[in-house]
Amino acid sequence: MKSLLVFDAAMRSKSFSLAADELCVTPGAIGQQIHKLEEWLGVTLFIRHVRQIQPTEAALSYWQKIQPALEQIADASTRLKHSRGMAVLLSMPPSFAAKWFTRRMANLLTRHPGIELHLNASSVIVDFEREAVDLAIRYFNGRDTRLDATLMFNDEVRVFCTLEYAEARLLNTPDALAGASLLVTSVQPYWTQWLSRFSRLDAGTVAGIPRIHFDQALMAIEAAKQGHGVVLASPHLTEDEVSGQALIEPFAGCLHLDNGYYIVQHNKIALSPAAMLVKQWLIEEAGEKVPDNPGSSLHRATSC
Amino acid sequence: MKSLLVFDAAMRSKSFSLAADELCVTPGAIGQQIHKLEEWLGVTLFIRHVRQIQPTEAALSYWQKIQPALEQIADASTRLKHSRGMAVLLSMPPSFAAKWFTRRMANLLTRHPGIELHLNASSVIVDFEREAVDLAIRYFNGRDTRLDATLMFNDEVRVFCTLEYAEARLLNTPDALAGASLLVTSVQPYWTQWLSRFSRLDAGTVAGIPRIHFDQALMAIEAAKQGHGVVLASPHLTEDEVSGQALIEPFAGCLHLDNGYYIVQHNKIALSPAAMLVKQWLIEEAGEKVPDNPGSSLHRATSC
DNA sequence: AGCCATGAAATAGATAATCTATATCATGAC
DNA sequence: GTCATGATATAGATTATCTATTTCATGGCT
Repeated sequence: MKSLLVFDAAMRSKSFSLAADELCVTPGAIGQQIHKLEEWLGVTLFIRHVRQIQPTEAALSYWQKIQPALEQIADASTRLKHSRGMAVLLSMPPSFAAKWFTRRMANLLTRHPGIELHLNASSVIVDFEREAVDLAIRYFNGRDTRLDATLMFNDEVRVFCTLEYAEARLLNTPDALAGASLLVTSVQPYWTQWLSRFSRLDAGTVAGIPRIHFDQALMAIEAAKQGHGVVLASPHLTEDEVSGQALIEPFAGCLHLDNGYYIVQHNKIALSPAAMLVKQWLIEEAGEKVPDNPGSSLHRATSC
Repeated sequence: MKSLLVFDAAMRSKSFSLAADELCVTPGAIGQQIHKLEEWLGVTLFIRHVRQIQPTEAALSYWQKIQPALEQIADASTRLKHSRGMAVLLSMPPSFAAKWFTRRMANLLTRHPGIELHLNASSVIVDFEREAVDLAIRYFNGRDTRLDATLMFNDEVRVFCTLEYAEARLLNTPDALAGASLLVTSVQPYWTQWLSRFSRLDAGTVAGIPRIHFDQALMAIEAAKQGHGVVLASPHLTEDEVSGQALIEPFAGCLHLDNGYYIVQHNKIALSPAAMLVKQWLIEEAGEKVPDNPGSSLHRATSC
């Protein structure tokens, strides 16, 4: 097989010496490799003149067949080596992508300009053995034996609504939620627990509060912005809204959850260097503290 | 490059042990080669489970690209090895092919049944460096520095015509040829020399004898059979006609020539084993004595 | 005519690649 | 509990590949 590369070089350069230069070996090595290939094939490939070689008809026709194949192999290898080197495939839930990642992505690309990021926003759990995904951000309890899971942050949920909605519904205490609409997401269906913890409402009253259900946090947050109710959501997903005062936290109660956002990868597939950079960056960005909302005019109970 | 063959086998069999069996090495060798390829590419190709391997997405896509290329190389190599092994390309002048070789060809194929003979009947001188020809029979003086030339037989020319023609023209002595038509071939244009040697005709009379010219001996011989004249031809080309009494030799005079029929090959391209067999057979067949014609009723002068 | 550079072949020996042998591990079948 | 299986890791043996050197024939230059 090595002799095929030698043969290719010799055909292209029409000289054992030039082929030797190209392959960084001595002309003697080239001569020996060609001789070995001729013996293996049982065919003379080059007519040797003094200081000169000339390919035979057999060599020309053989080369026509194998040269594209060798080029295909070299090309496929190069592409795999290189594209793999800088491409990173990152999967994450759509809400997390839209609300947390997108606002930080420019920072990632500034800090690591050569990285070719492929982003997959999907709620479907990644199967690393079937999909060409390097890393994923997954919202779960961190326990899966097939994966290496690195915690970005534990989750917690807080209450958000517009200032107008809070004023109109007189949301001065959690008990006032009895007269509000509750916006619920599939991912964080914890209103009952929150009210049980932070209000004095009995279970019957809690069960009677109207609810609107959403399968994506993103949409529930949008509904809250439209004044349709109060949403129980992760503060990581409402940063933009809170800092722009589109949403406020009417109460200070935050409910800590068992789940969290984890960076996950297959525990038996090595990360490429570029993927390692992205992972490190994610860890660093996750370590930034979620800020309290300094602009809120409503009183709140003791913080978490 | 070796590791690509190993990779191919591992992908096809989905097992290092089975790949080892296929390639006649130990599973350890397979494991090392795959590990080496993974390091070279910078990509994990197989997920190792206990007693099991599983190709990654990268491996599948890489294999899709290189596997046809490896197959193309193997196929081209196998074809070159095998077809070359039993195929023999033999070139010879058309007249020689039709008149000497064809009647012996069955014997060649009987003695060497596996040989795949490719016959090229052409008057054009073979250029071994441009054409995929193994051997050629060439009519020349045997001297060409680029070729190995092996003499089959020296040439000589004799006079042939039909019995009817000889009787009608009263061809009892060579002098009687003054009243005949001479059939001349490009290859053996020696009537003047023959008559000068074997007749008492003066040069003026010789020049006045009508001639018909042919560019192929084959056609001159056919014309003689049709009673159009007497042909000066190689006895090697008239064996069928003489033995079947379609032509007779009216005189015994044979003119030895410098040229001969030679088996030629390129002096720097090795013959395949099959080509060597054909060459040997040609030499043996050429060594068979050309028989005198026992059926001729005409007296002849002293033999050659 | 003589000398030198060039590009090939041949060969001995050095170096690198590849393989085997062995030990170890985890799993599944019996 | 034992054994077979199929993988990994590693040391050392074997083979492939390469370098260094010598030789050869040719062509250019002086």
